[in-house]
Amino acid sequence: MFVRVERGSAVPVSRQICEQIRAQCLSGALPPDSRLPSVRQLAHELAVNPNTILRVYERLAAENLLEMRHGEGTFVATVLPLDRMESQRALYADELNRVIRQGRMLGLSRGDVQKLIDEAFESAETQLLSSGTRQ
Amino acid sequence: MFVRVERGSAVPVSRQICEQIRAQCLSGALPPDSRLPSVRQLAHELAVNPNTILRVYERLAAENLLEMRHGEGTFVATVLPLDRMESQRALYADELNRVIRQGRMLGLSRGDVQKLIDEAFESAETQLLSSGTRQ
Amino acid sequence: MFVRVERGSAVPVSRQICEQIRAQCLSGALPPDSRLPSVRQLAHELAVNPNTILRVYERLAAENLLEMRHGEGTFVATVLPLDRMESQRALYADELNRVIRQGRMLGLSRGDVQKLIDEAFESAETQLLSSGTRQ
Amino acid sequence: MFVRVERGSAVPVSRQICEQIRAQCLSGALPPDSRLPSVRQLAHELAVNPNTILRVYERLAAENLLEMRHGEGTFVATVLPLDRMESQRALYADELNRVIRQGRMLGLSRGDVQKLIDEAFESAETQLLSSGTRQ
DNA sequence: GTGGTCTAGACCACT
DNA sequence: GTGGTCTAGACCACT
Repeated sequence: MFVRVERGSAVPVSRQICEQIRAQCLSGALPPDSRLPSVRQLAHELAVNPNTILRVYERLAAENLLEMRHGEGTFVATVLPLDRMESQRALYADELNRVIRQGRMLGLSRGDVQKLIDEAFESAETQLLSSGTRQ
Repeated sequence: MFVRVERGSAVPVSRQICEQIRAQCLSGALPPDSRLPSVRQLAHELAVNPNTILRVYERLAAENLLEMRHGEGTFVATVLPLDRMESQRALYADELNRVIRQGRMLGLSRGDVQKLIDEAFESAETQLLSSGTRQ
Repeated sequence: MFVRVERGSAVPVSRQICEQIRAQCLSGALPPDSRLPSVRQLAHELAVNPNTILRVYERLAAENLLEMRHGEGTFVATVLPLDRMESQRALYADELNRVIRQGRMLGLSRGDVQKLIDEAFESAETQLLSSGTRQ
Repeated sequence: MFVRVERGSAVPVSRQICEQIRAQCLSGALPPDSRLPSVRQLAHELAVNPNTILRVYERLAAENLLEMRHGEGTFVATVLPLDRMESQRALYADELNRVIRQGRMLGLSRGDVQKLIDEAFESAETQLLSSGTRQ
């Protein structure tokens, strides 16, 4: 599993983690019934409090994306609500709009922003590939 | 001035507003010494609580980007900390990275994401232009 | 609202509180859109940690029984999942079975248990009535 | 010995088992010095982890209700703390109160609840009888 | 080892 | 005032 927290971000870390895991469940990057890192392990990896991870897992379990099995671990649900994908992507478009506008407001030209985007694509490929290998 | 709040976003409303005004001060979109809408007026426009706007103005005043003149209104500072621009853009690159990664995690191809970005650019042009007119 | 926690019970306090509020939402004892005590107030009343109440409210919000409005308070949802009532009552029958068996295992005759039940009915009437008045 | 675990219950499995064995020791349903099933056997019967049973036996041994004789098995203590019965019954009354209240909160009339109780009594008789035969 | 409950307390965000 | 995030840490329950 690949999760990365941006410390300075306005988005609370728990929401960052939540959204990343949710995206990976819905997109199939995390296959159904696969096991997630334990609460403590992920907390340690990301250097956050175990309670924070626990609440993320609980929230996603309440959404029927994860299943917490006492004493066993936490797993991607076997039956995923497929229609959730839609709304996720709609929200994502909003997010993109906000960020693009933000760039223009910072006085960056369309070309400047696009250049940063291209760099972001490259670094994303690298990270996601390496995590895919790691998993 | 152009400010837009995304209601569903993980980024708190006050930070959305704060970042947008900050960006416009630093980029010069809002020229030094220009007057901002009153707390009440902006609160009304954006349908948020006046206290929220007040805190935003106070925060930006503490950053020396705004000046609150009692009985007169709130103005863009005449002397702007120019080096702030740098760090803002660096943070912006992080934000872009996060969002691009998020897209890939949602299972969108690079092409899919780029298409959404192009749409976002178009809608940003429109909005910013019209607000330019309004201002 | 009437909530009572049994300290010695094997059932964790958060679950006791959760179940009582859930029952009152589903049964209509708490009418839709009515306001619940604030997290802190209920925590204080029941002498538990605010975090405990917060998690109860969050859990019930995830079940679409409650609605938490930031800065405003917590309210009974206006659209309640009516079919939930069924499963609640089924679970309740299981609970009764368990408790009745427990009584017999303690060596109490059917008459003994029934006597305790009658007393429990009386005390329940009194409590629920008085809470009704209080509300 | 008759033990039954209710899987969905808010009461933890280990406490369910513990309370049932305790009740039967105190009530005499399990006579002093009688032998309990082995840890593994009971674990298998109830489909729980052997460690769970072990902890239950250890806890009850610490209460002087059971005696674990290494290499021999686990037995009901020969000298039972008779006064324990009292407190057990007092706790039982609390439990009944909680459950009765819960029923009323679910919107069930006293008659409804009493009907469920009568059914529970009947099913308890059947189960306890058959287990008596089995023992 | 795994998750689950609970406390105490700091600090943030929204009305 | 309201809810929301996060930490640190204790102790319990299940495999």
